[in-house]
Amino acid sequence: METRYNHKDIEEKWLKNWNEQKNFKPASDVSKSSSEHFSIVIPPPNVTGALHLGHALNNTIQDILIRYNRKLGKNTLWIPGTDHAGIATQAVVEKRLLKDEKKTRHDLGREELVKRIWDWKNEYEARITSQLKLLGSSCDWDRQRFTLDPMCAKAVRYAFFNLFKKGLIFRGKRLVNWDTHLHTAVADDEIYHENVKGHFWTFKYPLADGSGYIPVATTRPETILGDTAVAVHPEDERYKKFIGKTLKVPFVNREIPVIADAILVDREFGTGSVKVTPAHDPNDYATGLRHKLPMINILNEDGSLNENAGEFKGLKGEKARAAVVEGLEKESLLIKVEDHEMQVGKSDRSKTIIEPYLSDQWFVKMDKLAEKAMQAVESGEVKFTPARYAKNYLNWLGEKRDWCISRQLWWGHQIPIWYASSEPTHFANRKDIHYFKAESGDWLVCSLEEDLPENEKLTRDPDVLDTWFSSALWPHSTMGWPSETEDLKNFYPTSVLVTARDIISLWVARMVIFSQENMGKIPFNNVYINPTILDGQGRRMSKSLGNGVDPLDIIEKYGADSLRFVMCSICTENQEARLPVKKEKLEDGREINISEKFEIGRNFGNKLWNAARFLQPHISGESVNRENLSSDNLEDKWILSRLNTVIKETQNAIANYRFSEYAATIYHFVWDDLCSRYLEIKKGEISKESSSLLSYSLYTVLDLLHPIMPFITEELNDILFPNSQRVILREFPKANENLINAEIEKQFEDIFTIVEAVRSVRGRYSIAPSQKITAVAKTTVDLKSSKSMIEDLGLCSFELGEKPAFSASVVIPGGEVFVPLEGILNKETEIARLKKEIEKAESFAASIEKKLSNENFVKNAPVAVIDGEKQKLATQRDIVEKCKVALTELT
RNA sequence: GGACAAUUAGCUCAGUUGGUUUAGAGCGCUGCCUUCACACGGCAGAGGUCACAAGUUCAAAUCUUGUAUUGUCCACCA
Repeated sequence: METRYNHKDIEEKWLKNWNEQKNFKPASDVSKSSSEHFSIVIPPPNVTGALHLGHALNNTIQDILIRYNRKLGKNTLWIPGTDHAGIATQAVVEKRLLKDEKKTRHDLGREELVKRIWDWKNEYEARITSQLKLLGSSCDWDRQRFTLDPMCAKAVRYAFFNLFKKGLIFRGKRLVNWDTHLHTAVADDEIYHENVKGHFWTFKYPLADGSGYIPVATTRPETILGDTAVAVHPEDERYKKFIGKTLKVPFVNREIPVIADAILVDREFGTGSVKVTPAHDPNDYATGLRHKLPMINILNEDGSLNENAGEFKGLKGEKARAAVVEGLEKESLLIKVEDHEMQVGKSDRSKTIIEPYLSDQWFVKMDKLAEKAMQAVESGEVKFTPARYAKNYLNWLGEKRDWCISRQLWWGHQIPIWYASSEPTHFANRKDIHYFKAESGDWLVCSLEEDLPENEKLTRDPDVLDTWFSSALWPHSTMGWPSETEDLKNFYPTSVLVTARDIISLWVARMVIFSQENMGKIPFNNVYINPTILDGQGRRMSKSLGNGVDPLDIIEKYGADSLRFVMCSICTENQEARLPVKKEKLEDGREINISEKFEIGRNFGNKLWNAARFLQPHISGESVNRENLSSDNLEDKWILSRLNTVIKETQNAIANYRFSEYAATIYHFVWDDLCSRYLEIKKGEISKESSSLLSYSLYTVLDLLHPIMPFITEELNDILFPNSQRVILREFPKANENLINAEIEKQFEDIFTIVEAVRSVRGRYSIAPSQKITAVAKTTVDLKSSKSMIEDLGLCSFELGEKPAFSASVVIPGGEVFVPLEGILNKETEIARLKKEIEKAESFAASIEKKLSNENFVKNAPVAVIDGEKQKLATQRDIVEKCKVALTELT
């Protein structure tokens, strides 16, 4: 074995091996197994780009759960896949098209553009898959899905058809967030808000009879052209008299009423009067509905003003605004202009300003569906970890907003709806076709499977569905729904969903809804929300900030196991994980981002590697003895107690999704207990018995650690225990409670304090390890067979006895340790140290005395606590006493 | 504006139901050691009034309230 663990070849070797042995496939595929199932569907990464560190974290956690449950003997399935990510993917491809070829999608046409996006998808899906594999993800790659593949497409058609038939999908004119650049509606959550410095224009709204005006203020003067009312507060003395009167809209000369509306109008704000543009503002839209106002659309799809804008037709954005302001000025209607800071919504995808826009869209009616999905969480059927995220889910669903599912895009599932101008009676007897007459007079025809032929009577809706529509079906569409498949029988519902908190509403909630609707069951019992990874300054990692860390760089530099170990370690309740990012120049000239955090994982792997390397010659060829583990040696009983405690703690941690605790428990056991203590004790003379316990401990550690660090554990197992079953499949250790013994652990710790006392003297005087020293202890602790252990670890010759002359002393519980240092002992050093020790112990003792002299404490506190305090006090007094004696001897 | 969180050593973070912790780990720092598994290592050590204020309690890093700062999600003002 090499002195350092070299991950590169080893990772490749085991990926190949596991794959060849079909270890990632569920047991039921390989043999007839009827054991309990454990299944996960991957949150499908978007094919927009390669995976980042957040994905690495998300998938590490999933793989840990999968590998752990596989080792528990469950019939385990992890379904991988990717998401077409509608707008996002089309946007990146269109952007590249414009950059490379100076073409827009209209130059290419729908068919050609979609073909280009498929090419992009194929490239990135391959990259994503390769990244997941290199991470060690034990997915069943034969079941890989894509949200646009035929299996998922069928599920989408069935889901849509069913909802349509039930009347839960409807088409309507709604105010949507319109992306004027991409010419599509976007969801509320695809918008971000930016503070911009704008203006607040106050102008005169003239009465139709010419008898005066109402002053109205606005940040968007161009929308005057679409006004259909002006609202005032019903109890506003200034404007009460105008209610019911008629105003004339400047430029277009339309007559509109003055209405009273206490919801829209805040008397204190601005002029206390509000112009109402129902077609271009959400609040105004609501007002329009309340007052049955006409809704006049003044925009074209590209955001330019349309024919309803009269003389301003064709103008767009800032130009339109400037022209309208100029017009107001010309007609002497402008009163004043103020600076005004406001927020504008921008599209995530195109980064352009979103216009509220009235258009025909498809919606899912949410009220009843949301209600049921809320119940699933309220009843505890679906459990969130950490629990507080349930609130997030419930709040959002509680709004029960109808979900706009149509997108004016080309990349996605085209809506299976055809418009007919007259009743399509020839479909009347078809079970797979459902139609009805819409408010608009059109007949809406939905076809379950077949794409209907288009002609002059029948045209297909060109829109596609919101990406989240197909994502919402993911847990059952990937298993073959609506067909009654074996997978659905064997693996549905899934066991846990591991995802990020920012898509709880977008995705998690909708999966629950659609699963309840389609399957009549919840999609998963548990939702684990994994932390968000931030850089050292607490910012999200992103391309534009240049602070993103590529998981492949980390895998190359530190190894997949190191990456995984650190990912596991940062999964705490905190839910935010900062990784200080550092630039590094590689030999080939590439500059990459890394984080020194990953050294922890690499160093840990190396530590384990070397422990195994040391042990290897002693145990080669022997099989592990897992029976007859009893021993009379204190240290042997101790390591068995520790090992079994760790098994218990590990299982506990995983069961409660406490991943950082899981990693820390094993790290501490391997490094401190196994290597620094047990191995150091045993290394002097490795007998048959001790090597068997050592190898047993290591063997068990490989199992415990395998879910986090699969590669190195499998490799070490192959080296040390070539005749055993591979770690990936063999049974996870079970704790033997009989071997857990707190008394033994305490005894061992007591003896170890003697070792540490000797070492601290050595440290205090900087005595090189090569220089032999003697240690003498006066103690009540039973030392029995531990003399040689103290001598080995303390690098001293050790005996019991009274204090020799010229010795440094250390007080330990129940005694004192002396190290004679004639010629080396420095009085000042000793005196200073003793004084410090006394001071510390005295102040501690004082605080305990204070506590114990408090009547209420003695009266109310449990006996055990009081006894504990008394014990502590006695210890501190003992320290003071002994140190004082030592001090007098020195002075 | 609403909701949810965070604030503990120079840095990144643990600390599960208040009492075995006048607070732990890793990195960094100081001293000693290339000792026959590991310098990606060993041993010893320095370093914190647990953001601030009030309260509850015999007892608070831990519970309550308030303040400050930071972050996330949701909703948004003509």
